[in-house]
Amino acid sequence: MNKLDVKERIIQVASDLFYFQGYSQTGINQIISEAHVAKASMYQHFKSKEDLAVVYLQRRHTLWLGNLFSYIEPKKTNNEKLIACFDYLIDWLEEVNFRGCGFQNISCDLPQEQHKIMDQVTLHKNEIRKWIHTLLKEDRNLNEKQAEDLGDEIVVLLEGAIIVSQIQKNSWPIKSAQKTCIRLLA
Amino acid sequence: MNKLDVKERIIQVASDLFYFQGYSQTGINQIISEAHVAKASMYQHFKSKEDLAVVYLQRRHTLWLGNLFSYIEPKKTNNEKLIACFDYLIDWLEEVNFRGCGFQNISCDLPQEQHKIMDQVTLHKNEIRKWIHTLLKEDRNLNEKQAEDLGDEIVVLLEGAIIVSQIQKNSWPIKSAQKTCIRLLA
Amino acid sequence: MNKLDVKERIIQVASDLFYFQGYSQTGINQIISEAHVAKASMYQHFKSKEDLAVVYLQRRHTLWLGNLFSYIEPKKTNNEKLIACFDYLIDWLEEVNFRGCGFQNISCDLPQEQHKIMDQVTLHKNEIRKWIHTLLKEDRNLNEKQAEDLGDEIVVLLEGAIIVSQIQKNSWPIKSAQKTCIRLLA
Amino acid sequence: MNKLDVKERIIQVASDLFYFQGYSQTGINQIISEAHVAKASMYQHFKSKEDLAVVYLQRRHTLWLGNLFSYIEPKKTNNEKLIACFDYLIDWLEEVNFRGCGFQNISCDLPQEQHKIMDQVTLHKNEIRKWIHTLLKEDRNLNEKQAEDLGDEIVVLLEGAIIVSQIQKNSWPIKSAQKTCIRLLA
DNA sequence: CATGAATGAGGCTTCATTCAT
DNA sequence: CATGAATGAAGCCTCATTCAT
Repeated sequence: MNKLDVKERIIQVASDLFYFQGYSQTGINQIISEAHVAKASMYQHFKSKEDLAVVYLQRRHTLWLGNLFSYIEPKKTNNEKLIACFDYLIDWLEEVNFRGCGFQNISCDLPQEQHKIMDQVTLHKNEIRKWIHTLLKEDRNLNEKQAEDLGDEIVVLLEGAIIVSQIQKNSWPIKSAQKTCIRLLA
Repeated sequence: MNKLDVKERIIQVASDLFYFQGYSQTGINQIISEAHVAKASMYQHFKSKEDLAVVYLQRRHTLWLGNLFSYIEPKKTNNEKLIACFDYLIDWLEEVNFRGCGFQNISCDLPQEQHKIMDQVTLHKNEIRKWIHTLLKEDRNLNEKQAEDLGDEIVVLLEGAIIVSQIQKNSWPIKSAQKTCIRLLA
Repeated sequence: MNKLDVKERIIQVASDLFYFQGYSQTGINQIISEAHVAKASMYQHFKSKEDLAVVYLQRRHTLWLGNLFSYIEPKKTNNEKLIACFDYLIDWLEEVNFRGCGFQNISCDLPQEQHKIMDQVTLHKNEIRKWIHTLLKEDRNLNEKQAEDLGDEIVVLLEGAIIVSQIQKNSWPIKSAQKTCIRLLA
Repeated sequence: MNKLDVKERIIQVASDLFYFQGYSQTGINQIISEAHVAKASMYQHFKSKEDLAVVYLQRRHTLWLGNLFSYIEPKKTNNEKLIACFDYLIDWLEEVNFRGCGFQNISCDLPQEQHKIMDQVTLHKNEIRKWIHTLLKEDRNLNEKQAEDLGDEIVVLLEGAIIVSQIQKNSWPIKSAQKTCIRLLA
């Protein structure tokens, strides 16, 4: 049996299930059973399933951005970094069989108004947006407003690439978006 | 009480709930109660909840495309039509309080492998994609391959606009996508 | 499509299902669907599922006894006829894959106190019993009481043979019972 | 209210209903209502209705054989023991108003291929058969084959006695079978 | 801190029957 | 005489959560 402590086991099992199987589709029972944990032990650590989802999303946020940053770190210019983001998407989504974005997915068919969860989604998406703005603002040829506008266009491209590739179960949408991105940055 | 016949009442109530409340979040009991219909009456007309969802999506497909086509019909050129699609998105999504695309949403957190539902989603998305390709192929300056590639870029823009506006609960992503689209068509 | 009239089609389909699939396990819907008949057409001819079962049992009674009598008819003496009954059981039960006696089966797990059905079962079993008594009474060496007592012993053997062969899905119990019978008649 | 723990209460209520009312005729709702237990409590202890039936049959097997063995224990010879079995049947079946054998009954009209249940029935019947064989093998005058053959004849008598008495709601079939048995053992 | 029994509400589906056409 | 829509009751099962130990 895994020797990680209880809380950690719960988080890891739940994260996997929430992402690959869906939040609504994953029951508490499956989580505790696969984590080899007693039910009340789970409720000791997490007030509710919703709270567990929040932790899942916080972790995912950190890991996912970390992976992205590592991936694009070798690139010299900010433009190259942005364009490489799409290569990262391909790498990632092929590996997870085009399961799509955990944040998009959990927000799509959410039990009514689960604010805590929605807040994490917004946080994640806004941080990415802000980071893209930042990258562009470092470009000497753009003023602040121009940088933000261009960044928003790229944000839409990224999200569109993810959702379309998920539905099509194919990476062409990502390559398509990348092509657009390149033109925008030209 | 609404005097539509039972089957129609079921479809309309279910469609509303599936779209605004979510597929997983909507139970048979709520549907029959709001439609003022007996449970077995529902199962007379629909073999399962999944089958009801299929009918919902088929209806939605027809209505949604119909609305879109009506909206852009006055536009003279194909380029203008494509650009007007984004105006349509704004109109539509503001009216439904940025609830997003029924097809995207239902595909995001679906009980495992509900093929019949996923098939409807793919059908819908592919039809839109094909239509965009068609519009562009009528342009004398593009060969077939160029038209399809450009079309795919616009597809990603449209879907990205929808999902980002849903998460942001705001129409800026649509305007952003439209700006990108205009540049692509220039 | 079968050109038998509606009522006949219903009876034949229901009989097959009631026997091989079980009374409780067979729903009205399956019957009408396999008989290609409308639901209310069925209720035109039969007041209830229970009534349909009664007709099924009446038919079965006639057919089954008819088959038995044909089978043993060539035998010369009454003793030989009785002993041949067990050969008939083997023939019959092997053909129906040891599904057992339709009357025993329907009476075993019957919706509470369905008198009309139970009456048919009793009728069937009593007729067989009376017939066996009659055969034995024609024997010059037995008085009436002796004949009836011996007959009852054979009745038990017959029923035991059927139920045990059904549970064991094998014909050894019938051969066993026959051996006992032969000894009783010696 | 009964102070037995929940699981025990469920088993006892279910056993009573399964036996006297029939397996198919007994719903989960009736069981939990009469056991004063929540539905999910039942499913905590038993994976399904079928599993509950298996436990019911296992209990019944132990209790029933125990009762039989106690009943015949005073008898000196094995032959006397076997003959006393029929007295036991009378005692038992009169007390339960000729409800018959729980194993026979549940196997008669079973939802298609419920293997786990059928397995318990076979187990029970085979154990009785083996025990009868054993008793007879201790008889110095029979070789192994003869003992088994004779035992099988008695098995059929026992089962026949039960099913006929159930249908006739009378104990004459048991007395009849006993008479036959005595002759076989003579 | 960990356990698993117990819960009420609700999940989807099927039952035998009746009714309007 | 035939149809299929409509029904209320009941079917088996699972949910997220709490509580006594």
